[in-house]
Amino acid sequence: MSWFTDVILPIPLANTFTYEITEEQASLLKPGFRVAVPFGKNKVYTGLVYKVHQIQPERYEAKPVDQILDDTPLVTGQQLRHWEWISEYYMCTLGEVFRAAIPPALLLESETLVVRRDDYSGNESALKDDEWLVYEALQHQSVLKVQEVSSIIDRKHVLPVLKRLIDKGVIHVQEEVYEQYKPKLVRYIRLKKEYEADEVLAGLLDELGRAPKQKEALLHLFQLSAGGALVTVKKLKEASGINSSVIKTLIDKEILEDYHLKQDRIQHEGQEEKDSKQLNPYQEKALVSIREQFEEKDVVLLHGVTASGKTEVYVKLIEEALERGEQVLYLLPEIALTTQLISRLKDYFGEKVGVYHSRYSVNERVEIWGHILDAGEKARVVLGARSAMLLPFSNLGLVIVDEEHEVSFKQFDPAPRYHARDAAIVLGMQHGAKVLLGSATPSLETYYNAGTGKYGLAEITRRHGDVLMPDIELVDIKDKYRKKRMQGHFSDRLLEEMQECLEEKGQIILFQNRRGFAPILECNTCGHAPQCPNCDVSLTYHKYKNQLRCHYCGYHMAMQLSCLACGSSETDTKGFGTEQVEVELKELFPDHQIGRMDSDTTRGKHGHEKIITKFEQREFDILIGTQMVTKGLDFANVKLVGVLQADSLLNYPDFRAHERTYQLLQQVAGRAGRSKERGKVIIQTYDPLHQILQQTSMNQYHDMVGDQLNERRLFHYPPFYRLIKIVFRGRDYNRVNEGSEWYAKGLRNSFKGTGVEVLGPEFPPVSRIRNQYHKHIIVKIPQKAGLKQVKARLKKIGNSYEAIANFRNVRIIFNVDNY
DNA sequence: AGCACGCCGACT
DNA sequence: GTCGGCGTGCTC
Repeated sequence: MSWFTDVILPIPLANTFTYEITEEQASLLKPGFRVAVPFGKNKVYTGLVYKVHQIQPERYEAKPVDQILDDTPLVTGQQLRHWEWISEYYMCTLGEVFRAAIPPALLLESETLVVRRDDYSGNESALKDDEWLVYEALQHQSVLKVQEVSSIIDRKHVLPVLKRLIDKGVIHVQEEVYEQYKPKLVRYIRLKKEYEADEVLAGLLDELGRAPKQKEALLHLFQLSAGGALVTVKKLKEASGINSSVIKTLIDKEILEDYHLKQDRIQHEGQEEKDSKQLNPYQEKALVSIREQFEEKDVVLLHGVTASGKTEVYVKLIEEALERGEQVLYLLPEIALTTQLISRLKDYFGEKVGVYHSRYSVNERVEIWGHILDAGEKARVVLGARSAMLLPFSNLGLVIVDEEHEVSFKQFDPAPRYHARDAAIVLGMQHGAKVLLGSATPSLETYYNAGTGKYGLAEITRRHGDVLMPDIELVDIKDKYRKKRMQGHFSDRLLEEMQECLEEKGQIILFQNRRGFAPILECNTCGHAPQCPNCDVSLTYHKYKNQLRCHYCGYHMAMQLSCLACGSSETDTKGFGTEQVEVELKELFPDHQIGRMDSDTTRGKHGHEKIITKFEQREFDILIGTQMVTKGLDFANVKLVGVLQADSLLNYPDFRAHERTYQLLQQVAGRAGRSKERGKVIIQTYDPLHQILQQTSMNQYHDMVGDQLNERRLFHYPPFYRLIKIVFRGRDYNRVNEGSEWYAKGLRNSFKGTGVEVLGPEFPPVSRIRNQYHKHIIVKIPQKAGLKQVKARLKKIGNSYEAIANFRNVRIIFNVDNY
């Protein structure tokens, strides 16, 4: 009987693929091993063993596995179960989950190498020009990459040439797979064994009397290695001031020897672990309540107002989990994952803390993966953005999802389109772990679940140190404009408060949810506004680069001084972004330092942190920014927060615009007055009587939730209905239309009488992005309809859809819980 | 997703 | 005539 293995490949194909293995391999391989397998004509992929079995495939000949890449499983059985849930729930393939979960350095891909054959004895004149070029190049270099060949003969399609060369016996090709992860090695130095005995050593030192430098080096080495400490070459050099050649001589004389040890790239800066802080009575009460509710419930929501000290409560719970020997997962939205928080947790838990997010290098991520898989002391507590919940936990006891309401927990573009909070809850269930969701402004879904008793609920209603909630004032800018009390985009009220705050040496945060200078550049004569050629949006004017840029595809062109349509030189901007606010600020407050934080100024690995640090060190008095300023910034000295225009948030075409506006405004407001003094918040708006703004200003979270839930119930939105968005995407406008119409029709027929509603197809606000047209269908699913059956039907109709040749170039994408 | 195969327009 | 354009189909 032969053996086979089913392998998951990191590509969006629904099936696993079956390969033949030897009996020996079969005894070694278990689910979770990586294997290198040939796929297609000449490609090698990293696959993941899913099953080992003896069922011979009938319809095809299974290829053999090229290579086994691990000697223990890289992925646990628990993980595979979780992946299965993700792929089923979010309607994607296991391969897509695999690709998202594994650090890229562990996903090797093959590269075709062109190798010279030394036994070629044919006639050089039998080669054509391009063939000869390759032959010639191989005389200097025995191996070429396909890409190199391409540039040598200066054409795209290299394979025909290579094929001829193979036929003629000049070359052969070879698929090379290489490990990308290289452990970081550090060079250490020690005395050779022979010299360890005291007498021998004394003799040696005598002998070296004539080489004082060498003697000195040895003496320093003894000092450093006292008590059995290992000594790196670097340390020795620093301590003794001796250069490499002296050390090399000692090694050559075989007195010293060097050796290498693997070292973690992520080092914890020494320091002892601190005790966690004493909790205040409110925190204590919440902690007790959470503990109690965990007795009965797996998920508890901690609703604590901004700056109420939720983190301290988390720390206590983490401590308890660690004492039980469990692993802890602490999820945060990417932008809230600041150095401030990381170092705070490292103070408590030392090197038990591992951090995992996309800004870390691939090698660093591999190391964290390894630590968690080992389930040792290191990385017991994993602090990370959404992808951290895909790590190989084996003994998870506690999951914390902080800022639970954050939309960035939902992955949007490449599949798997999972919601990290929801997937983490499932992960917790699978591990029998407890899940704590934390937020100052919980999402309606979560709050609803807490209300119905599905989740537990604990609350902290006081800010830490009994600081008052900030005083929020709404300013009617429609009125201010009419009365000519605006300077640029600043009302007199905001300016007064800013002046006062600056005089008291306080810092200010300003929020405008749009980057660039102005989103629209419009001609005063003909009304023409420059559009992106690839997307259905107007170009945003960026002053500092003097460019017009598209925020969807990155297209940019030089700023136009005259209208592209009519040539008129009178153009005007509409709307405003952070850049314009910055310019105005510099005029209004020439004596103060102003910082800007948006995705234009935070490029690069530490761009974000640099700005935060500067603000923290008071290099800026005023910080203007987009959403970024709303999260994770914790500065005692901020006394005033200004929102330049709240209306753009409210008018966003999404059923959650109101909820999100409330959350966002509360979050920014929470930046103000984190120390003893009460903070002040000014919100400028055209519509100060708007319900949501009123509720924001009066801190009426419960009222907001009540109102919004009523609307959701009335209009069939979550948490009462589930949503699945189906996106049709393609280059051909007509086919996108036809395809989506066809599909919608199929759906409506299929769901007749089930209560499932099919909306659309409709064009989204931006209907063309990167020259691809988009159309959406929203499926609203009532509780009684059964999500699984609905998905099965969506897939079934999807399959028929894909069988229609006409719709081939219109991709169909499912997005489950697209909010 | 890649990538080869295959059939049509523009040029060394 | 060839090169490269993209539509089509398959990958264990």
